[in-house]
Amino acid sequence: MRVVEFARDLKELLRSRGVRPSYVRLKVLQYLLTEKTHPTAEEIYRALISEIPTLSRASVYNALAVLSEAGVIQTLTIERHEGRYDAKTEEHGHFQCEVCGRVYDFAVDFGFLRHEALEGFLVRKRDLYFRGICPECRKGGESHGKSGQDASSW
Amino acid sequence: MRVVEFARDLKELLRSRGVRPSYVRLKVLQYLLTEKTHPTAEEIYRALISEIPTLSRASVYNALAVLSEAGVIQTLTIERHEGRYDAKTEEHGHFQCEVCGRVYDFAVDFGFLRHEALEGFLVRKRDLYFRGICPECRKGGESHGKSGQDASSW
DNA sequence: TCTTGTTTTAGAATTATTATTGAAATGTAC
DNA sequence: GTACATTTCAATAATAATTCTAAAACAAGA
Repeated sequence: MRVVEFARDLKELLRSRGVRPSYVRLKVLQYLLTEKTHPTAEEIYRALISEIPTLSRASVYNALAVLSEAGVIQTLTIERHEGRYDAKTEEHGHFQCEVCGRVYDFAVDFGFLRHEALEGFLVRKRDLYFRGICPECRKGGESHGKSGQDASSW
Repeated sequence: MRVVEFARDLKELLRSRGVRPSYVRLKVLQYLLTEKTHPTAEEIYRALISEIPTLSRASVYNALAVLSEAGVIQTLTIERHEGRYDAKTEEHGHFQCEVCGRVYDFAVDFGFLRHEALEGFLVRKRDLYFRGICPECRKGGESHGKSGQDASSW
């Protein structure tokens, strides 16, 4: 029953944002909400194709574009060659591990950030992308330990 | 004469970083240093093809990859579908105008940024990307004035 | 139900980027 | 200086993500 209610809530969420809650859109959004891994369009497609055998890649891209435009999800440009998507809309930072490629969220307080240089600019979106090595990969292969500082030292 | 000296300095710069100063690499670096607009690979190619008629896109990509790996330039992932390049290596923020596409630099003090959540992570690179509308485009077409806040209010 | 507009599909097309490969340049040993 | 080995270059070909197109399926309102 809880799944059904969850789905109904998502429908309402979409409707409230002026987005028609089509099947594909709901499924894509649901996947993004349950998987916290910031999947790529391809990953979403692969995950949903078993459940929606007629699904096409273009539908996934369409759904992502519509959801993103409506502000229901956000598009990460943390990687140059592929987009990643995030259902969390509050402001937070993203860290991508250069070894395993995983993208982690982290809380960040933009309040202290100074950028007086931007007077006159209308700022709509602020993205903070960090890159480096995640704790797991640091443990696994210390051979990767080139130069660099620990985050905690900053 | 000053141009010649400039070129000689760039040669030295590259050599000091262990990069052989080939003609294409020098020209690409020089272009990035004089044009502050964070051009794409395509823009660099178009700009240099008149001067180097034999130039190929791949050469530009190769040069950019080598320069980037050597830390002489940095690669921006501010756009999903194409990379942009920056000869400035000090830490600073980037603002992309959603109307004209231009990318502006802005000074930023990361010192105040809080991100305790990243303990255990090895942070190698920090990118701050803002998006919105630049002063010029705000003047030009006020029709684009949807919702959003002024940067100075943050 | 019929109409009208929207969404999905499948595959072709496009675009940025990377891999490959032969040629040229450079380095090294004699 | 010459012969050989190695590195680097740059052009073509290939790849992979994304978008486009046209047709079919669907949904909502009259």
